[in-house]
Amino acid sequence: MRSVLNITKALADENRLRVLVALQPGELCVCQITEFLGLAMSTVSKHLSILSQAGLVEGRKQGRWMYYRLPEPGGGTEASEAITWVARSLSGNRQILEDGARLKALRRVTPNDLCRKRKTC
Amino acid sequence: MRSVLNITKALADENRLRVLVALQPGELCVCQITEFLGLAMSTVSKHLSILSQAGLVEGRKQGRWMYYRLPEPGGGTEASEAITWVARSLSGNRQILEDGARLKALRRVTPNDLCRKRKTC
DNA sequence: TTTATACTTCGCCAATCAACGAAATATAGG
DNA sequence: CCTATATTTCGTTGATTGGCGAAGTATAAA
Repeated sequence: MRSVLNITKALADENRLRVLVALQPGELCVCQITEFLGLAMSTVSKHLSILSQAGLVEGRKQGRWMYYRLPEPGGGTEASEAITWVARSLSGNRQILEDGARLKALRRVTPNDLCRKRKTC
Repeated sequence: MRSVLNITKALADENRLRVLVALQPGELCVCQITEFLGLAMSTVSKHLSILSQAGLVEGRKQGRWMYYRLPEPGGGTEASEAITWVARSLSGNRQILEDGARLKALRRVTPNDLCRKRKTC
């Protein structure tokens, strides 16, 4: 029950839903996610921690940067099935479509360049 | 986004998850659910309202009693798919198994008898 | 080795939410 | 019609949660 409740609670926030959908095309680093959501980095870190505890994202460190990605799809776990449900349920949503457009631009900038230009990091 | 968030927020409470699984075998009336959860009836009513707003349950009035049930399965809606996920994810859970045993006894008592014996109603 | 950097954790605050009892409501039963 | 009843709504309270800036941490870079 604990793990299912961790998942459902993790999904009960709009920003965290947006992150999950944003990670569909591939991993992002914390500074990109921070830029994407427009929140304080400490807040983003907390959100990612909640998602990670629920098994909805996985993190890896590369150099100075921390990347997060979705778990292996088709894993048959509750978490991966929940993510599939989220992605399908929000596929036509307007906010998510706008997010997608902005993300394309964001993915073209390296974390290094992003951090140089911004006080994000 | 609003409707998906309504669903995920509705699922982010243990008692509401238990109600959804309890309704799998068939509808229950408010007083049965109240007895089942062991909460105040006003609290149960509020929980059911949240579930109803999210499209996760449907209500019907019969005489003095208000019954709630799950929406038609296989409807392909986000709500019905979410319920499927919940039921599958919690199918082996201990609390839910214990719930199931208690529910069998509870379903054998009519709402009328339940209300007579108890201050539930 | 020291300094810089990306990220995490902590502490605080305001908003939201689950629980309860009381009041209100709709309607069944006498 | 009046009374009883099952349920819903309201108001209050304590707990939880999302947001922020500051402090702490791990480690890359100089």
